[in-house]
Amino acid sequence: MAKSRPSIRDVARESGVSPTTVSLIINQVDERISSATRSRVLKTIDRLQYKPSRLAQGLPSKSSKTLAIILPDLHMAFADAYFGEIISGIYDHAAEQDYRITLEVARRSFVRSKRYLNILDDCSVDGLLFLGATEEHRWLEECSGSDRPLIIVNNRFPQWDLDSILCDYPMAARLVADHLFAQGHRHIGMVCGPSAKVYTADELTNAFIDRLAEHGVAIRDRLVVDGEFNVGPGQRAAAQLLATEPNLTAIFCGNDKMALGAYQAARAMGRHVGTDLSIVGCDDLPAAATADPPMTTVRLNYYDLGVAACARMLRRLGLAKSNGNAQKTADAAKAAGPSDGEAKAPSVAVPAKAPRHVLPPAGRIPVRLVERQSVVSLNV
Amino acid sequence: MAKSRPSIRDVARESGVSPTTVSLIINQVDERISSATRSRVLKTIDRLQYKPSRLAQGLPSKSSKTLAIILPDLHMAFADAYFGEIISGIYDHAAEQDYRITLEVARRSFVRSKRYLNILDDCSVDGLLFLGATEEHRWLEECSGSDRPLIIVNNRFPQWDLDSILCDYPMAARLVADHLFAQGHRHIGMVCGPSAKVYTADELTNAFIDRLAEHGVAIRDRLVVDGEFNVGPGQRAAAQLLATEPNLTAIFCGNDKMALGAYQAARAMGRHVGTDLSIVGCDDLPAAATADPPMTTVRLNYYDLGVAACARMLRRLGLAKSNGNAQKTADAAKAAGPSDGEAKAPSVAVPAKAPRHVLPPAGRIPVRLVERQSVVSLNV
DNA sequence: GAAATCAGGTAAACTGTTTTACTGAAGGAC
DNA sequence: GTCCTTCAGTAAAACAGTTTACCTGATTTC
Repeated sequence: MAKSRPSIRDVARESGVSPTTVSLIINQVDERISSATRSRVLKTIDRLQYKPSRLAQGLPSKSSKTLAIILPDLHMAFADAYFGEIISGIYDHAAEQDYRITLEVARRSFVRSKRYLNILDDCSVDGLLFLGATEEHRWLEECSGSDRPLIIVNNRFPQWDLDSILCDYPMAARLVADHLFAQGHRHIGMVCGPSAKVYTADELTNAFIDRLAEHGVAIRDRLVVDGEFNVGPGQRAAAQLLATEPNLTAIFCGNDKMALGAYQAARAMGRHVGTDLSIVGCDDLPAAATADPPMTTVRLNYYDLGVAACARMLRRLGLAKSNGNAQKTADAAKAAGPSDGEAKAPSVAVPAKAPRHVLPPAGRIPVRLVERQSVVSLNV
Repeated sequence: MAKSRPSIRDVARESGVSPTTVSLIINQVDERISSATRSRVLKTIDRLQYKPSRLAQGLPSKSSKTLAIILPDLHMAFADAYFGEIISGIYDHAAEQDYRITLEVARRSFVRSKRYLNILDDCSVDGLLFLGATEEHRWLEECSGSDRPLIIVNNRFPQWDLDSILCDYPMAARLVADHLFAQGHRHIGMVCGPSAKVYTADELTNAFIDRLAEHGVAIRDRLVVDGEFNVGPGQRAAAQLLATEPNLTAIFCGNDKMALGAYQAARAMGRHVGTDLSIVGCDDLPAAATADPPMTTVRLNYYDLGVAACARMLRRLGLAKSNGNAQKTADAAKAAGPSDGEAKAPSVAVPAKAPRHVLPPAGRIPVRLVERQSVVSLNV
């Protein structure tokens, strides 16, 4: 008869102290515990292999220390490098702060059962991070304006009041516009993402047009064609562009997939990318580096986006909790500061005390231009 | 001052019953509750928007109703179609049984902190599903022979005593062998997965050789070359095969990626796949259908693998719990059977009563040959 | 008519933590 | 010698459910 997991009372009894004392030690609120007692208790914890129950720990605070990642119901959403990178970033940062990650898929049953509300209400989860949200996700409206812990990752909905975090698309557009202009290009087209549907796609398009205008280069309407963020449509968009405007020297594509499509279109029409036609992508997927010729593109750091999204959520949750005890926390930090040279608790996980993360101020993840060989210089 | 979430006691008070009654109704142990009382309580639950706290529910049973998916620490493990499909299957089946999924990555810190044990011990998680396990994951040895709820998905370690679930690789090999033989091929080579490292890769190779031998076709050692499960090495392996054995008419590749490499090798050597050389893959990735020519391959249903793995875990957990009350469960089912025409509980999630899933008996997920255009018929 | 059964329900104990408010003892000031 | 701090720690009440054992009144059974 294997006895079941030890409880905090077992540890207390074996150490000759009260459960309160053990709890204080575990939670590092140990200004009041003598180091003799502390080390005795820690030894017992180690000996009994005691691990505090997450369920019981969460019960008083009503917190499961878990964040949900919501993915759209695309076939094989997991099998996408874009989501993959963001998830990695979220996971890593969450793990560092002793949070766990659960997965949700925004499919019909998810919406019908209002699971996005229920998992918060039933304490399954402390916060929601929504990846790949579009305005077709009408249920977001229900969360608009409320203070539910929800963050939209890499999109924004002007019509709803929701917290979002985005890559710096305007900067991406400016980098590309400046680069193409500096290389001497004056006849430039663009294959854009789904216009009037994805906020960031429009942001990129508008910033690109505006920046070129600042350089005195005008982009007329018919030089911007929708490529729907995908290879096939991107190819058709680029083909149309090259057919109607044969004197185009460069095309900026709103993402790498469409740029790959543009490569195909160019090849089919006898143009040589990197020689007599310049193409710039946006994303820097692995495929961009292995394309022929290697693609000049903008690196959007999706891993960092995930980290930042998670950090922001954790900060929100931290603030929500410390309504009345902000002062106390400050005091505790001050008090714990000098006497900090103590041994750390061994087998019991102790989270880093304060997040201390430097967040990008306006919530924009920085981008940078990656110059490879798909852009020709027309200078001299 | 917004009052916090309602508790079971609030529901009880407002309905004029005891908390016990509410609990019995929520958990469908309601043979003893009159339908008048039941509907009154359900109405109150609806009105108060009551959702039982998962933390509190799990506390007595020490179950979080959560399964962890462990992924190997490959860069971008999430961004892989293989893992993606399995995860989808696991997620769907878990959701159906009201279980949640959390993600873990088997990186250094995961192993060093023995997180694979801790998340079980601290009740974060009820079971572990390990995807992409290799024998480099030495920590698995620690779980060997124990009755910890761990399932290895799509691999097996003869040296350790661990529960695994696998696709039917021997059958896959037989299907390909039979198909190639039936199409008249007698000079056949193979690009295999990492030999002596991945159990299933060897299983496939051996079954393929054995089956061809049954047809009287011998495959000598130098006709089997290791392609390391990847495009580049697969290409080199196929090139070597074609160079040393020019009269080969068909090559079976242990996965689709290597088959794609073989396509490239064939092209580079002036052979035409589907015309004067036959290539068969294994996986049926999306890329197989869009290859040129479309690839004949074996469909390994990774989604179903995920479903089956999850179902098996849930069954194990169910058995573990029902040590003494198997009889009771049977009685309850019998009793609830006739009186089942009642209205269902509305806002409170009620899991399907019995799994009733037909599991593949020996734990092998069925496979099937997908004939496309990369195999030539040499008959007549 | 007494005993047994049953339907419908409840009180109280239990799960394992955190947290608040208190206590006893030792040391210092007067 | 008494009073006031401070130190080190504790008792008990949350937190929100589940579960076991019991109760009451009505119907059956003999």
